[in-house]
Amino acid sequence: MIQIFQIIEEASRGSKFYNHKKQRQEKIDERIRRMLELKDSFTPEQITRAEAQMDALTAQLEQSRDLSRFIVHVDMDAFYAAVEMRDRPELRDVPMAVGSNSMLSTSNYAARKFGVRAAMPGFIGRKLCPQLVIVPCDFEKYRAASQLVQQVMARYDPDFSMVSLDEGYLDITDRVATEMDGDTGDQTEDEVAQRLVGEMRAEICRLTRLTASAGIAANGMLAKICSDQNKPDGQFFLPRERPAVLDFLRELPVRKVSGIGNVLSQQLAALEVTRCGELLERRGLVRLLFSECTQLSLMRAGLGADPPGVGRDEDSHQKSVSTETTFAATADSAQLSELLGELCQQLSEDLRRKGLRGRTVTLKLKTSSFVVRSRATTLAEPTSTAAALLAATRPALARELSAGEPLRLLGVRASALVAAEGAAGPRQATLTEMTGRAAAPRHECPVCGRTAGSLAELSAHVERCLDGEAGGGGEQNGGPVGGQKRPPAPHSGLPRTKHKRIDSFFTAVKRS
DNA sequence: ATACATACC
DNA sequence: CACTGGTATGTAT
Repeated sequence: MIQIFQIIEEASRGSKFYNHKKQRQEKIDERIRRMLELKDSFTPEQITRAEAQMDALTAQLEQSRDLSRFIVHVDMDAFYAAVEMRDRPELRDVPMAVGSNSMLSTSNYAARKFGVRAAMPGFIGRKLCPQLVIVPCDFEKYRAASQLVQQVMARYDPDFSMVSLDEGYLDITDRVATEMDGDTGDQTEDEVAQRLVGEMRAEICRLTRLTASAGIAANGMLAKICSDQNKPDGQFFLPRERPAVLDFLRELPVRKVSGIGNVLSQQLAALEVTRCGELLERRGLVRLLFSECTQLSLMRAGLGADPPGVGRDEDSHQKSVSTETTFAATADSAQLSELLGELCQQLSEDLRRKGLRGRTVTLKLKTSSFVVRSRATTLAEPTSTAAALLAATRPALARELSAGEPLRLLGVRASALVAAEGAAGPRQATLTEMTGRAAAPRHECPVCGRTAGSLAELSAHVERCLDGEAGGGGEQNGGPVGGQKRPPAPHSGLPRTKHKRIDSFFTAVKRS
């Protein structure tokens, strides 16, 4: 076990990735040191008072604790790897992972014995396990398998919600009640719920030849933790009673709670909080050291008191759309600029396909030393055109490039989204709607609102507009904008080499 | 509002 | 040699 850590350490030591990770960790350590200093300055009275204040919060959470629902979290076991093993018997008994040399999405259980994990680069996986077989992602297959899983889930709760291809939540309370109305012998509600989930998993297995694990509890937060308890091919039921919930959580590592990640769990560990029960014991410190938002989620984690919804929020809408790509680091501005054009084109297509426009456009970049930066621009009007996206990001790229450091990633994001004209989805009444007048098909500058005669003219104008060159010039408000045309971006010659393009997700595994 | 950080899969 | 991509949200300014 200690070997695994050593091999990983050796494989990455001295690399830019490793150095960056180390620097980030030093920042975290520093933040923790400051936190502990602050902690040492608290008087016992301060802490007692903070505890009392926290008791008010926990009382409120207890008040609203809802134990009336049966929430189920279904999680497919080593999903992508399982699909590949199902379809290729020769992979069944060998350590294998799905992904690429630069990144693994998931590994099978044979590979996990060697320490090969999701989110690990393939080349390190091979160091840990030289026999490791790495299979490229085949999302069509995973989507098809996921569809079958969803067919089954829909029969138990038509309002189920998926988190990703391999994981989703159901509320089977109504289904259990219906079942209880029939002849269930002397089965209790709890037993019926567990039987139904067992049947659901069996159906999933019959239909897909893939195994699923499941958790059954009063809310999603708990159900998710439970689905991990008897993995793979198992399920775990947590009785919907306050004492059972508190007992279950008391010794549970905080890291198991969704939302408590690497950094927060380090901070908590520094306060000698590693189990959920300790979150309650040290509630005074939680109160004094964390933001209100974090206090709330930590008390929820300690009590297991989370709202029971399964995320089927009617008025929740997508907040952002983005696309990004990693490549062999370069500082060549012509190449990067062309790549940016392609990304804007891609994002434009994605936005149109989803019937959305964004008012805020953000350029994301990562330097060769893994430092991530972002530069945002908010436009006067939301857009989905590649030209406007490019105009909003290109100047920022130019500015960042002047620093001289090569880049290894570029990305473009649209946020502050609004539904495009005539599309369903999140809406924001437009001026033309409010005045009841139909919009003429015009080429309007998203920055200043002026009209261009053609798309090409618009593209050129918008860029200058954003650069601030068009403002004081001869253009008149409302009039057509002129300007030189920018040649369309041909395919960029940037090597996308070592990092092909894996639309990866992490599957199944989380912490070891 | 912007930038950066954290978290999830 | 080599460490992803997409979305949401929290924290800080």
